[in-house]
Amino acid sequence: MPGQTSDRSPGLRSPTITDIAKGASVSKSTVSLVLQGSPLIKAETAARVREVADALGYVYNRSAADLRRRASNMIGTVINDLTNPFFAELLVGLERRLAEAGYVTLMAHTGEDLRTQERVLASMREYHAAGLILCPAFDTSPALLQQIRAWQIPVLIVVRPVGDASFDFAGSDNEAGTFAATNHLAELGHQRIAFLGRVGGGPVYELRRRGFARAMRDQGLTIEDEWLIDIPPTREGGRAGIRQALALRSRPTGAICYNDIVAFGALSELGERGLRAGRDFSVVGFDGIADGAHSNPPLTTISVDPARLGESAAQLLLTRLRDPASPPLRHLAQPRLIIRQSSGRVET
Amino acid sequence: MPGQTSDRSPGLRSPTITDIAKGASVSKSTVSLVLQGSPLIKAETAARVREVADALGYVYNRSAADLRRRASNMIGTVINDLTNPFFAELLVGLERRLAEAGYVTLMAHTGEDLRTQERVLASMREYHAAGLILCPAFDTSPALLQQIRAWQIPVLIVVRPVGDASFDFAGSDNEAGTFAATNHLAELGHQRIAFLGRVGGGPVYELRRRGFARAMRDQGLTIEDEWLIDIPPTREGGRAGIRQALALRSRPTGAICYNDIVAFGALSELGERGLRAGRDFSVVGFDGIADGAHSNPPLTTISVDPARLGESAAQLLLTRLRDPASPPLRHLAQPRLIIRQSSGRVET
DNA sequence: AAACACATTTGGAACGTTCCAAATCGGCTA
DNA sequence: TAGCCGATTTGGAACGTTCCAAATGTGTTT
Repeated sequence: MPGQTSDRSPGLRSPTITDIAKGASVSKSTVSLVLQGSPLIKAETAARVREVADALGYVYNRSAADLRRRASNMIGTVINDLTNPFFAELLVGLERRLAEAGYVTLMAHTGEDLRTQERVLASMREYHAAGLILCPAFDTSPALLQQIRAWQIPVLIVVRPVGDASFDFAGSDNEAGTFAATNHLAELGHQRIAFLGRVGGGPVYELRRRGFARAMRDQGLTIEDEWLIDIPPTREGGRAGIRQALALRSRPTGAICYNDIVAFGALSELGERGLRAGRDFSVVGFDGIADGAHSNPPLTTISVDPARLGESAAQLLLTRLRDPASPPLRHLAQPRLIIRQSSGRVET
Repeated sequence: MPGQTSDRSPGLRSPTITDIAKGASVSKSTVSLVLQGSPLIKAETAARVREVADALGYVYNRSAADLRRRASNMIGTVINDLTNPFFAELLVGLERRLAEAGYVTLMAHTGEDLRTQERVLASMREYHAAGLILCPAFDTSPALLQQIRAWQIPVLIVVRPVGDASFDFAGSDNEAGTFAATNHLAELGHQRIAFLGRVGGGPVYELRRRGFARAMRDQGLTIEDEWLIDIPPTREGGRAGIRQALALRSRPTGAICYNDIVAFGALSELGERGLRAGRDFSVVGFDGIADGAHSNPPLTTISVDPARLGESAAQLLLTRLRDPASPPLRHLAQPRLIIRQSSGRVET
């Protein structure tokens, strides 16, 4: 077989810097410096070393390096729910930025399970992760974060605030988001607007509900209790929410949804009842996931641009790694109203 | 602060097995064995060692262990497109099964970029990944796989076959899938059926198209060339596909879509034109992603149950790790037709 | 009492890096 | 010539595990 550089026979020990050192007649210290791109080594020597390394088919051994350096280039990333495209897109952004910066992503999925979350965090600690990015599972206790803090490993909380403000955090301005969404519907003439989400569903729910309430008040509209519809934040929840909304005595003409997947459920249920969102009933989502541009009908939503939020979040952690002692960092993405066809002027 | 087991002052070296050994007055070999759960050590001794370990706040150091063992518990997982929920759900299944088996997932996203793919694979090699799971980027060359094989790291190809049959592979029976989908439409009375996908879009496209063609033939139906509609396998592609389909002289009454997101695009476009999928035009997807149950209308699709496929795939790699020399493993998930509202009897 | 089997424990040499302190090498200056 | 300086290079002790070979302890059998 021609053209093969280095097919060493299978059982053989793979080459180490010591082998390179021998081959290039330098010390292993020199080789190490070359591999780290140190300017101390003469260019000529460096070139020779690199040549030998290539010829031997050398592979850098990070376990060894990490052991000695007492550090790694791995970032542990814990995601609560990858089946929600919002988090999938967020993860894409996170990973992209981390990779650019030379870090590698140790990913774990909790499926909102607290036990699993504890387990994977502990595991990432064993692997000596340089930092952690945590999209906390629902109901994560602040105590867990205190514990992680004791680990002395930088952690960034994403999306769902947990614990006090002493942790680095990246998320979006939830209240401003639903505030804008509600104003949008009000401006289209809607006066009876429902809010679909899990009542008591944590701080994110609370903020989004508050933005809704504030906008209603500002618009001089009242909120009937029954418009705060209590459903799980899922597609099924969205369907149930619409069913409930349409059955109300004081029937709303539109709904702000806790997030996009709830909104998708809502669109589905409306369709099933022969109603067209945007004409017969208005629906606004929250998140700005890609599917929203091509749902039926395309979804009016509050976009936080999840991939970009992921990148910003990763950047925040990178900054923290560079300066472990600086005061808590915080990034609140300003969400943007994207008007599509699922919202429309109310029929008069 | 009461209740804190071990808040050693920040600068201090974290404890090692040697420290535990001292504390429990045994040798570090003993400690090592205890931590590995070896049955060689007397239960009583083991308990004492574990106690001391806890008291010291000991954390297992995997870099050190991996260095010595010349192996790791990390599985490198490379995903081409996480923004497609199919792959996100697949990843969930993969990670779940790997975690159960005590492995940790080193995740990288390529966004279908070949350069990125090469880079992340090389990086995973440096990290001494015990195995690799690859959802290859579009147009991945078999040469890359040969190269990985030379690395002596077990690799499992997922979803898109690349290279010869000598690699472990997990995917689904694409031809059987579209065969069933097409029969379904035919049984509903459809005679003119379009196929929406990227012509020349690799082996998966080829197989799905073939299943479609075979079913049409079996049903005694002919396929007009113009029904093979060439679009990118995206939501936008699905919209474009429907636009093209509806403009044809010999206008189809239904379409088999390359995958679910194409189908979603199709639903969106139909809606925008005031057509109701399932009544005015039938749409069938492929993949069985969760959204399909709550799209508007809910999507008839060929489900491969992506999360389960992920679990099976991970299991395949685990089997391979246990027996590196066994002949190539292969898993073809049998897809299942799920009939929902997006397909219906053709209007006569 | 010696010899043996078995259960338990241990010393210490790896694993492949990094990085400090020190050595070496060429000029150059005094 | 001796001394010095900056640029390069090097020896070797870590880093925290694992695991082999050997040692020790405890009965049991001869």
